[in-house]
Amino acid sequence: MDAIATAAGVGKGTLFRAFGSRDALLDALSDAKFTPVRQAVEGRRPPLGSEAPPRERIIAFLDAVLTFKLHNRHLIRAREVASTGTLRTERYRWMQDTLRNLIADAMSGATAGDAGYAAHVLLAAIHIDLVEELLASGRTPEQIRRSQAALAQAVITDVPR
Amino acid sequence: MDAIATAAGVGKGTLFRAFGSRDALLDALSDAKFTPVRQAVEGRRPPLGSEAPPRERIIAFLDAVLTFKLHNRHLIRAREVASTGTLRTERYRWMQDTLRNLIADAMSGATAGDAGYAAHVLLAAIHIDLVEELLASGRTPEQIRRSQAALAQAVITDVPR
DNA sequence: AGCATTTCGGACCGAGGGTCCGAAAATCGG
DNA sequence: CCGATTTTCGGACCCTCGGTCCGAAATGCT
Repeated sequence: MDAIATAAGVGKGTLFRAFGSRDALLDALSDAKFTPVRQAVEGRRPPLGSEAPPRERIIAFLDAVLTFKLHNRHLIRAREVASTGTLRTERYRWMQDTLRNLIADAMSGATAGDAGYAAHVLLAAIHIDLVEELLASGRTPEQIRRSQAALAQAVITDVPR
Repeated sequence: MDAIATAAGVGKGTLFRAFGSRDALLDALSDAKFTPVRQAVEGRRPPLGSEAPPRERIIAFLDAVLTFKLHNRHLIRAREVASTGTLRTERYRWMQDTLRNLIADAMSGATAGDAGYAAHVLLAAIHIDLVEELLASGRTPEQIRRSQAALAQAVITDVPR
């Protein structure tokens, strides 16, 4: 934080007044980069928008989030070493909500299992730690994206109870 | 660490000489509680041992790990706020290896996808953060165990590529 | 200009993990 | 049994880092 303040040509107090805490600063940076995804989901344009069929939206959504993480992994990694757990973030809540709704939509109500659980699991599968581990083990970003898509297919085909 | 040393009636230096670091101490404690699982897997007695069919071993293994985490969540949570990522732990390696082999065994070689990936995903699904979130959202430990088992079934039925 | 109010910034603080060196204890030699 | 030497112990100390605080500078108001 000292270094950031100095680099910004500003005092540390100003930095903390503006962002509140280290975690909040990181979240702000991260959220700024994430807005395109949010907007795409809130719009209507396929494959992320509301005019695409739910199944495709799920796959597209997870792929978008994964791609976002691949492109910003240092930032996300830094945020992860945090006091407040990542799952209590506004962004995580939003992602989990979005995904849960999409999954619920994709299933006919009767056969639907616990869509909320499925959403959590699919997000866990693109946890930054895991993504970095997969990269470290030699998998390419494209391989990871394919595996993730296949997993999503499998999970939404048979949503766990 | 100060408090632990004091409580143990010993100096902080002694504590660090014995364990090396905070993380190592937590790992040692954690590993001690984990040994029963390790031994059960390395033995022959079903449902965890080598005499049970692979599919059942997978389910039993994940359930054992999940149960372990449910019983030791404070310890594991403490370890998680760590410098060294959890996925680089000896224990994680062992779990992932074990699971990968079991999954590979359970599939006929031809239809097998990326067993290593599937193993990672199934372990991610019982990440302590997620488990605690599920508890916080009102799910009971038993519900979580059932969901997890159902997920494992779904994933090993159709291992992602 | 003179005063009030807001904003700024860097010195300072407290927590916590990790180190270090003098002291105590165990081991050895005669 | 008593020094001498080596090993082990313990807590004072150090350093980093997130976060706070207050005097000073800037801004606004009359």
